[in-house]
Amino acid sequence: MAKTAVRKTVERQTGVALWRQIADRIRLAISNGDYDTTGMVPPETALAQEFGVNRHTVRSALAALADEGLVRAVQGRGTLIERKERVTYQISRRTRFSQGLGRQVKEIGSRLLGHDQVPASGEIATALGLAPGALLVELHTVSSGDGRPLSAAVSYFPADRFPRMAEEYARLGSVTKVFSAHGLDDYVRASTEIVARHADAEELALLELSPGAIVLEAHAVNADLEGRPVEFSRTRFAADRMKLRIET
Amino acid sequence: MAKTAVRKTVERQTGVALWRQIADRIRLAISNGDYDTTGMVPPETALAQEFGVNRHTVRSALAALADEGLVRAVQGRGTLIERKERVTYQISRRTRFSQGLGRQVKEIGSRLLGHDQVPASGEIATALGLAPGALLVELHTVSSGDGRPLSAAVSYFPADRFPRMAEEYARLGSVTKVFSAHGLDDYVRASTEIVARHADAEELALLELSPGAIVLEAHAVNADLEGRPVEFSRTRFAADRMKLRIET
DNA sequence: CCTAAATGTCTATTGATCTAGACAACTATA
DNA sequence: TATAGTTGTCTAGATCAATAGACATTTAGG
Repeated sequence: MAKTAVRKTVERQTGVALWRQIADRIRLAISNGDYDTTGMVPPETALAQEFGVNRHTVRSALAALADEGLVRAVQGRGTLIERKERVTYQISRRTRFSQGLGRQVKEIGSRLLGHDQVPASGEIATALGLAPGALLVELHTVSSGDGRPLSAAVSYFPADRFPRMAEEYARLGSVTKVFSAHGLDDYVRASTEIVARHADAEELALLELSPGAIVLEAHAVNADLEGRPVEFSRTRFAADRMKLRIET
Repeated sequence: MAKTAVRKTVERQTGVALWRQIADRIRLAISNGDYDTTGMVPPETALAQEFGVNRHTVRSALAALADEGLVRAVQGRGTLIERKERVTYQISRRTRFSQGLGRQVKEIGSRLLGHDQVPASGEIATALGLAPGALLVELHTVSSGDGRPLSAAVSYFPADRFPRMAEEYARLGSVTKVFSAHGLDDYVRASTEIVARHADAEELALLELSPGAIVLEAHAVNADLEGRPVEFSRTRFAADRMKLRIET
């Protein structure tokens, strides 16, 4: 395959505008490091030829990426890449949210959006091995790295075992620390299920995504060392900022 | 939240047509089992009100889903749900493609699209612990369950150890069996990395997806029991047909 | 200090998407 | 056998997405 003349295909009349398809492709190319040699996106005219579209269409795509803060156009020079990393989130028996991220981002933020007491139902009761109707503490949180939201989670904990979960989380900012405060010093990841889908309106807002974006939704069960489940969580990751790594 | 009056939001001027956003939402609702009581999608007028759009826009969305074979409209009755399952693909130390799928689909298909001999480069050489330039057998395959494509994979094997990989795979239809024929009776999954992104044109074709669809791309390394890597694979799953389950 | 190369802005036109309304055709049921 | 509820089809207009071309503005480099 020749390097210059590769025509990258975009599809018409699919309900996804060309400029958005192109924005997605460029975002992917950036995170793949395709433009690392120059640190810039190719010129608009080159991209237009590459994708077989008008230059204005490419400009719409680049404008969207600039909106995301991914690139910055400089008249006369070109379009500079501002950010390219994808944060790797490691899933293993010892999965801890903050730990794996530590080296990849300078500053980790956790925000408690709200909490509630709810009765256990269907999937969650099963996962936690509780009778339907057992009381749970429900926590809504958003986590971010260097100011960019990375994940939005809803977590459930048995209320009898962790009665002050919400208050403690608000104070300590970490589930691991709250477990510790309740006398649970160690726990392991029992299982994780992952699906990918389009973000809904709530997720677009929480994760500051542009519409059409993808979320990775992980349902995880953590258990104490005796195998008793202590947490069920439904975490939605901003897919274009994250990579999941599974150690088996 | 009242059950009838919930206004589900769709976003305008985002580069993703309303009908496609709505199709994505309905597809998700179907796979969540939201319509299981009736086995039908709500009437077009109800959906139009729910999403705050014109009925014609909803019809475009349903037409797309009918195209996928997910629903079937019957004049005078309503729009019936034809399929709703998501296949679960299990990732563990002993991940074998066919095994976990066994009970979920009646018939598993594997198709060898092509093969090649290539020198190891960058990421792949590192993953397999080989010197750059070492010869690899490259296999392109598509796997399906009950006739629907589930995944498209590109796999790499050290050519010195598995010289007849391609021919044997064509004959046996399973990597596990080819390993066995080469004297490798057991192997384990060393690591898996997962990203989610929009499918490109090639993937749309291979996996028979509608544009705008999502793929889960998994990079996996399998190793023999001595820890020597024997396979690197890049598998792209059709995200709306699959769920990944990770046992740790 | 030109000039080439790049992004920025404007106008005009075409095709796709969405809305609006009306009515036909079909199904189930009272 | 009406009737209510549903999907199917058609027309017309409004808005968004994409193309096309021209030219301005900025930057880097000879």
